[in-house]
Amino acid sequence: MKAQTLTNLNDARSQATRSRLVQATIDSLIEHGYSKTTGVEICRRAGVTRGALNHHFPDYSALLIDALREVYTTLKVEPDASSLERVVRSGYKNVVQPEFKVVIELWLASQNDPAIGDKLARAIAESAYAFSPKSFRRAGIGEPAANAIYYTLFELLIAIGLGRATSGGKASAHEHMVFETMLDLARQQDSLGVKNNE
Amino acid sequence: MKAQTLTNLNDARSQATRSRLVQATIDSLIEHGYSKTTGVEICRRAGVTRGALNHHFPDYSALLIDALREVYTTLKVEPDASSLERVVRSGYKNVVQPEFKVVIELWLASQNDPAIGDKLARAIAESAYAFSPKSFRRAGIGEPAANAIYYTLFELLIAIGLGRATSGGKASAHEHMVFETMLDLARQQDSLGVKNNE
DNA sequence: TTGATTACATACACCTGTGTATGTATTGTT
DNA sequence: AACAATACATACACAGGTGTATGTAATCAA
Repeated sequence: MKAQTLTNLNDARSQATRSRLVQATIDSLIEHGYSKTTGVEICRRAGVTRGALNHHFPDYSALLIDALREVYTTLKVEPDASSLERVVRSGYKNVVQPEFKVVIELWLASQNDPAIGDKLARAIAESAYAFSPKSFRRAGIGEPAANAIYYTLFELLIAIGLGRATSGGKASAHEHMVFETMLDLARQQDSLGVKNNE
Repeated sequence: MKAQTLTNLNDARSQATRSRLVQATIDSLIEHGYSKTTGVEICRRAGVTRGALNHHFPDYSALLIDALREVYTTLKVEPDASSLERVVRSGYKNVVQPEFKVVIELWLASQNDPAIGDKLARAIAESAYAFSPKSFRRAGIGEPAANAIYYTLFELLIAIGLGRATSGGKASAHEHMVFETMLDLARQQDSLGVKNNE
């Protein structure tokens, strides 16, 4: 049984520090990438000492997992997935955020760094489920032909995100053309889905 | 005036060492990523000392540029770009090579590491010209509508390459579906192009 | 109020990578 | 043959990051 204090000051302070460490990790990954996101750098940004980092995250991979989860929470898919076009528009808004770079950096880091690989890979796999076509039944996704279009659009979103991440967050010269093409494909599939339901 | 020796032994040896350093860099980037691709690691793989590395590449960024150029040479676009479908098939063969991971790692590194950023960015921009739609006039690429499809397919190739790089070089469960969709789109555009030429 | 726990900060030893200076053997020049 | 240049290897000093042990102030339970 846990006694409840009125203020619970320590707990609030602890959560705040923890949160700042996670946010500092995200910011560092966005600005400097994985290789320069060190414990020292994270603590400098968070305004705490390495003792605090070690207290909250004795395992370095746990911090990265928390950072990834936090980013996945920020980049949430539109709950209204009533059409593929909506899904595309919502996904686009997500991948053009600077935070999406964290996802890419950690995808690669998980592959490159065996120390964090396994644990991080599991977190990635879990979160990826949110993007499974099963989440988009309402948009007509489910049967093979629609799945193919869905995954294709999904890959395009990732490519746009990578393009942003490798260009300082700025859109490439042709990003807009690609996005319009994606919308065309989505609307095409949407109208097919409607037809099938008639 | 430069005297020509019969054997030119030193020159051959020098080229061989230089080549091994570049190849070691590529291999390390594929296996361990940018953050763990250190001078020490590269020399260990190449079987030389850091003295040799420093002799050939006093500037670290020069080595990375050479590695990137070497990879771009390996991943050469099909010279026969008579149809978009051919371009897609050729591009696919390239991005599923392990070497494509080097491209991605260096794209990100160029963004993250100011020490090498500018110089590497220029090399990236130069090489990217080979993938410009201007290179594919024969496939009907040039006017706006075709360009949009072209860039979209191009982005999809990159996304597939990223998928491979973040999965240990193995294809994802849906990669094939995406590739088939790409072929469909390419053939569709190809037939339009033929129509326009009739 | 006293002891225990939490939430950090501080400090030290260690390791790895880097810059740079210098040594040296082979090759090329005259 | 003597000198110079190339192509490395060796060695040292230094910087930055990490693991870990210990110190300490605030909070909490009794």
